[in-house]
Amino acid sequence: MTDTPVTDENRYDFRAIEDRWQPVWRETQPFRSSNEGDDRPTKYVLDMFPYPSGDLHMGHAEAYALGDVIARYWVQRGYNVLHPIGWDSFGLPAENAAINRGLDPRGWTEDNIAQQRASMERYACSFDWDRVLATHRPEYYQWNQWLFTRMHEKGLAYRKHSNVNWCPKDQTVLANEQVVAGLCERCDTPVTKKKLNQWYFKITDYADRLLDDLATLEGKWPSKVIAMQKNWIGRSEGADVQFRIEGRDEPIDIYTTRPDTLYGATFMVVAADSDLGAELVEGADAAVKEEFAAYVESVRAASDIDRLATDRPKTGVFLNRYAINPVNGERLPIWASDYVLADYGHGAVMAVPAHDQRDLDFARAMDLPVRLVLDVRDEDGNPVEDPATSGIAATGDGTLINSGDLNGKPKDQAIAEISADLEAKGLGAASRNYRLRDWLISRQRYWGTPIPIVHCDDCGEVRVPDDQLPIELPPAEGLDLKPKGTSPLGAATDWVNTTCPDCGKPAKRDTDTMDTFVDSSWYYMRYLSPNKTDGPFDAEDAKKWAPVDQYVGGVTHAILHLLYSRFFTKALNDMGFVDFDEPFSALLNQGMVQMDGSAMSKSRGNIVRLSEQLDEFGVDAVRLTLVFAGPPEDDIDWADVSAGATAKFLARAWRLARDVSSEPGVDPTTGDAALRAITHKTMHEAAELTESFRFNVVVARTMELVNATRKAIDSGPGAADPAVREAAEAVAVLLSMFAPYCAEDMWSMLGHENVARGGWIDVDESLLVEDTVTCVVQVKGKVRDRLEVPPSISEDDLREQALAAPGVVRALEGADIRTVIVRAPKLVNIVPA
RNA sequence: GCCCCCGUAGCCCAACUGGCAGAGGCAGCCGACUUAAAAUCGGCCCAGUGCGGGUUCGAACCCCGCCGGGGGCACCA
Repeated sequence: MTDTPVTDENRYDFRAIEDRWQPVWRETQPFRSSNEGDDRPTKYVLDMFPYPSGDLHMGHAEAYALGDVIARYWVQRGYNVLHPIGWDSFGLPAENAAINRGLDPRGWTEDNIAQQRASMERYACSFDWDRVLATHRPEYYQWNQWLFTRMHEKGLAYRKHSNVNWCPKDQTVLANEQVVAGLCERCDTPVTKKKLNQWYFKITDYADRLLDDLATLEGKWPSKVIAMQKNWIGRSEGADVQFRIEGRDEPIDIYTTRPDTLYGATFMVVAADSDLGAELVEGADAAVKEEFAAYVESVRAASDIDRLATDRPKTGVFLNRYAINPVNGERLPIWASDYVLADYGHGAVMAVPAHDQRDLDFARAMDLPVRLVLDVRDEDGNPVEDPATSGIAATGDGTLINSGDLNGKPKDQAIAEISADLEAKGLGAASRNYRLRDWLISRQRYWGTPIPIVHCDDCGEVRVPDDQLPIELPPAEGLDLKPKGTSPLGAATDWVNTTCPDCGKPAKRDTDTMDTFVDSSWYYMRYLSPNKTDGPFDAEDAKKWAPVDQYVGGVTHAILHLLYSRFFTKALNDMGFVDFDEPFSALLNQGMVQMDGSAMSKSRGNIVRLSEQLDEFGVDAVRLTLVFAGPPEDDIDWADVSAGATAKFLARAWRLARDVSSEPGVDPTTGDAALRAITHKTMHEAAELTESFRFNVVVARTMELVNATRKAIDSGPGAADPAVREAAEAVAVLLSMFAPYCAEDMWSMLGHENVARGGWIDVDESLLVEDTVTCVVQVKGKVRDRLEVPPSISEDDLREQALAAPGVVRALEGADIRTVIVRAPKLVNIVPA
């Protein structure tokens, strides 16, 4: 105990190292990006900004470790890298904390931000701290309001009365995207419908571009995310067809993807909760009206969960009205049902029970006729059983029957002909529909960006002029923030009552606030000009940095945030504010951090606390463990990896720098050639691997280099060899991407300053060329011999040597040779006759 | 129901995208150093790539069919 006291100089002590470098970095700010007087090429690396909820957790740790590898790599490669951070700080948790604990949401939010920032600094995130933003601050949300008014001018922001998703617990509306399996995304309460006047962004105007431009992201975004966005937009190609309605002047349109089945329509169905349904029932007798009213009531009361049950029996009401089939003049009874959606297509369908499962289910429930108009065959070529008896709709391909002039024609041809025919007669037209709906952005909550609109009795909806922005949130003090279905801002009388910007008469402010996804849809642009006071961002800055070269974040935002950002960017492009129309050129999704096979959660009791891991193993070991665990997009099970083992590796690497005994600046070319070859090969490979996100492999290569260097010191050329210094410096440079504290300490021991800007070790190409390579010689695909050959060997020479190789001769046993496949210099395969 | 991704040593993962299945690590075992332990250093063990076919001189990789796991959409006409 008393002998050989260990000192900081010869033992790797991560706590001492963290304490040593944190204040230095705070001073030197090695990752401040420069806007002027810097001719390095630029890279914009962006991490999804966090919500300021308490402290950082393991998920943050992984995301920021990965973003850091990329940002630090490009700095090492000599780029001027912009790697900013901020806070997505509006939203319900702050407001709920305010309600439940009586805290001011501003104070709660700012405290959390301060805590997270301190943790990020300890975690050695390579952020540019001069560009921090937080969306709840007026300097930021002023520009939300400014952008909203631009959207409003272009007709992209509008208000409409409609059935919206309503969370009874949060007492607020939800966007479609925030309803997950019929439950509120945030609190898992079953979502109901409510008819309200709400603000929307017209994202559907961009549906085609949002879908088609995904092609430009192919290979640069995860294919999974691209697929999810395609699914979500849900474009469908079909036709609108006009049906006359008896007793109604105007015909109505229906949307169908199967105009070929027009002759098979036996009834029509309108959405029960649609305006059309209400109108059609007007002329009916009292009994029908009453039945309809009761039905609509029951539909409204049903939650989305009930509606989503796929095996739910079909229900509906006959409206006692008839439509006329345009192709054959048949009278089709009109029904109202909830299986037809009011807000898709035209809220009405022609029902072809023989060829559509939903229509068939309805027809069987209501005893309506079923008419086959397509001869559909099964695998054996036999006609399928009549859907009326089998209960299974014939949805396959076939040739037309019972369809007048179209009889005998194949499905695709029939679709084309009937579409052209309807179009010629003015009864129809090709049409597209989308699953995507307009984005509902208004919220009846306090903690968000006030909508910059004034409602005036005379002038109507009036935009607040730019010079009156921001419309700041009134103080929360004295307001009842409890959710009650209308915005708490309504109670801030002094705030609400204002004058009309147009006519000067008394008027009222809009009391809704914006969905926080508005805040995050353009924040990546604000980082470029965080202090600009006369616009959201500067055109010159945008030209210099945007769009984002590399975005890093969780797949949880695959649809919502990324779709909205893409929409905003395209709108900004159309308005001439930016010259690109995709915000994120490349995207990396990190996986989740789990524990014992499942996501960490309070209820499972399997939460791994980041702060405890950092205390026990150190920042570097935790970061390195997360990066080394596997490919970035894979989930990590913390139980499968060992931060302790990683810490040991770091100690091993650190000792290399400690042991180097040559002077800084010594000429490496005089050093051990074998070690140099390993060093340069490692640097060469590490660059390629890093750029293709295979960070775990980079770590493995670094481990190999460390092992080789150790061996060189202990049982090779020794600690004074210049190649050993070169190798140790390479290790420090590589580790600066993953384990910045350890790397900086090594760098310092090696007599240098600021490893983050230490630069990549220039790869000497001549060291990558090996003197000889091992050529595998196969006979019929089995390895029979190996040859040491020069890499430049010719095919003929190699063939000759291979055929003479003892193992080959033995295997051939004098047999004739059919072919010899030569892949110089690595492989020869001899195929006997 | 439709669409997408993934199955390689006991475990986490590599394999230049068709060319020797193993780079790195965990765990395990053995040894060196030590009075002993820790730390450190060295060594060893371990799969024929989920299963069945096919293409090919050659398949973990390409194709077809299963099995298992994960994910997205889903009454969208």
